[in-house]
Amino acid sequence: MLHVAEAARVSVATVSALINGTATVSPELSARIEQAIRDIGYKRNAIARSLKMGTTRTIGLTVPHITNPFFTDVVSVIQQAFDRAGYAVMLCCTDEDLNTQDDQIRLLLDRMVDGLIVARVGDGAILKRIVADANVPVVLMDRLCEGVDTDAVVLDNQRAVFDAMSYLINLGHRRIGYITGTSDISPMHDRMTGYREALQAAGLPVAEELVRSGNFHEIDGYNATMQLLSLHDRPSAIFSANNPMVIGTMKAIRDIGLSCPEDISVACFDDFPWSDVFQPQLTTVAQPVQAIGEQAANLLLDRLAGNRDAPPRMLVLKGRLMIRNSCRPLGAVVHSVSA
Amino acid sequence: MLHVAEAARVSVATVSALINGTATVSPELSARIEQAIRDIGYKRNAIARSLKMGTTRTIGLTVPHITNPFFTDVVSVIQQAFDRAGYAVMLCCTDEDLNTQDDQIRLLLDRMVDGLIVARVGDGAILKRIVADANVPVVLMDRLCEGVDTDAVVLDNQRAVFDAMSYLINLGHRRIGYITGTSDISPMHDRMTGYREALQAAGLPVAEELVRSGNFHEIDGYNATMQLLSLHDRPSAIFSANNPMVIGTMKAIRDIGLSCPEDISVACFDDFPWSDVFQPQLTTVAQPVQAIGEQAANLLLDRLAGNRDAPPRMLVLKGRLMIRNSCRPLGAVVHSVSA
DNA sequence: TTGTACGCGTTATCAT
DNA sequence: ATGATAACGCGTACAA
Repeated sequence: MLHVAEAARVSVATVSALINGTATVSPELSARIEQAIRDIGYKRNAIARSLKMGTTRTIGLTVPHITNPFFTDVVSVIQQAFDRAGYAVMLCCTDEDLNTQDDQIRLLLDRMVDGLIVARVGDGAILKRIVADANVPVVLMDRLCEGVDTDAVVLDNQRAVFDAMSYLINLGHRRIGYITGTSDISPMHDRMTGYREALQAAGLPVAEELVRSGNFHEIDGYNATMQLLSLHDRPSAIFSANNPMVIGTMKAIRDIGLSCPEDISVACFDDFPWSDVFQPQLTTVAQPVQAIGEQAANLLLDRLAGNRDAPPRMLVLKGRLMIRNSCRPLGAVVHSVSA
Repeated sequence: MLHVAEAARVSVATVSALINGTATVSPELSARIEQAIRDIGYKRNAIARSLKMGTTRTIGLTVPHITNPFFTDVVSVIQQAFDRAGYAVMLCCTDEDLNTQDDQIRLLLDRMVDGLIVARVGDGAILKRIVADANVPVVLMDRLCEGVDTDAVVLDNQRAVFDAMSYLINLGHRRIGYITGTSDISPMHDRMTGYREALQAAGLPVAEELVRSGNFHEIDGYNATMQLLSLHDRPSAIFSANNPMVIGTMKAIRDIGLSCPEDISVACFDDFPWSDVFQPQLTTVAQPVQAIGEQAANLLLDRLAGNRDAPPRMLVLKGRLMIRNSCRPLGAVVHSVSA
């Protein structure tokens, strides 16, 4: 900018005034300055500007896994929203690891991000302290965090699973396997509650042997399903509370020589982009990914726009049961090995 | 830092020296400083550091669509690699739009990213100028850019499609529909060449009516497939050169009342994470996403580590034909409506 | 309308 | 070993 000022024979203040429109500059000088800007190929240095202004127009976004289609979609929506608003977004994947998450949030804070959207991982204690120390607005997404009292957008997980389970129960299923995540994050907790309540509401027992947990990955779903299918009195249906794990469930069913939905019904949380093109078409609980992403972005953009003192807002969205053909009425089940 | 220096009754230079280990400071002062750091809760400001050092330890990454599973996976791998190296990554999605891409790259450059990985979009002219002006290392990924002579990692697209087409031809297919992307980016061009050459090598004609183009989205694949299936002498197989578009292909086949592979064979570029769990299991050309991401990251990290003068390096990786059950020998095709 | 001077938080240079 | 100070590039009072 100094070079520009010199080339245009004006002061840097005038150049700045012109660029930011913060004061009116005479046409002659404007022309000279703009010419100089072109000649030099001047580009404003956003880093210097950030240091001076105390704002980076950058936000941080952390999710457990970007390859989980749910997060892929939400990240995409959030990215677009902030792109429109002139913000850059720094993306971090915590891989469900607590230390990684802490490091990444610190990294983002050091870089003076103006705000944070986080789908947290693990215990919230450190996140809580970090958030309290740093003076940036934080929006929690997908997963709440006890003690962190801030904006959040989540799903009514309990209700969503309750509905899905009720659907299975109405189909006649009485022994329904349930695969959950190991870590006690709020969605897993709430979904499990939905599972229990649906069974109880139907007067069915909650058999602990039917509940398995895994670490969110495909292989964990595979192992959990193998255990369920090895049970003496194996379940007639399986509900997976996590999207990647249901792939493992399907593979286990295939490897053990069964087929879905003929031998076993399957439903899961989170929709697939192409759920209705391939067979079986999985019955899923679809989250409103578009709305979740947009609301999270709006919540943060609102704080960024200056609305700092409003009390924390929590948005609870509803899931939608997408009934397809991966679940069969129990009475009509035909074993493929039958003669 | 000034506060820390005051609280510890030393100069800022000493604080800096201690933090960065750039000079030895006496145990007494070290203790005082560390105590002050804890008391104040001091965190180093990465922005100020960047301004001074001229490096942000941040890279920019732009892809057309993060929801395309290919890019999802590659982004994930790249993100992990830079995370390990202590870099943050700013993610941008261009949505196949040229202006968006230019804006985003400028945004990233303004923010002084240390390097750029870009899966480019559209004409390379502006990208070329931007890259030339800015003095940051750039790695091209997936898509080359004429006139931009820089590091790159791409697939041998021509060969990959040639192999896939040869497979279909060996199966007895003679009329093979081909769905490509509209924009003339290098992969689309090379894949089309592979299509043509495979037909020619087999002594088959290249019927222009069998080649349709779309704008990379599902709906475009749907429309293109509808057109292909409306042909008087409709193709017995369809190859989609893009992953999202093949979903449209499958939906069109379903909507028109046909089924795959019984009535029509389908193959496509890019593998799905769960290709082998659902039916039909699509035969695909799988890209080595892990290697692509890692190599792109390594190329850039190498430049970042100081190796600026080495001549541009281009890595060409090989695709792998994943033969599943979505393609049938032509002679054995049985129409599902037959009695 | 335009210019001067200062500060944002760091790091590096050079005295001491 | 430690401290004073300049500089990174920008925005902005304040003065002219």
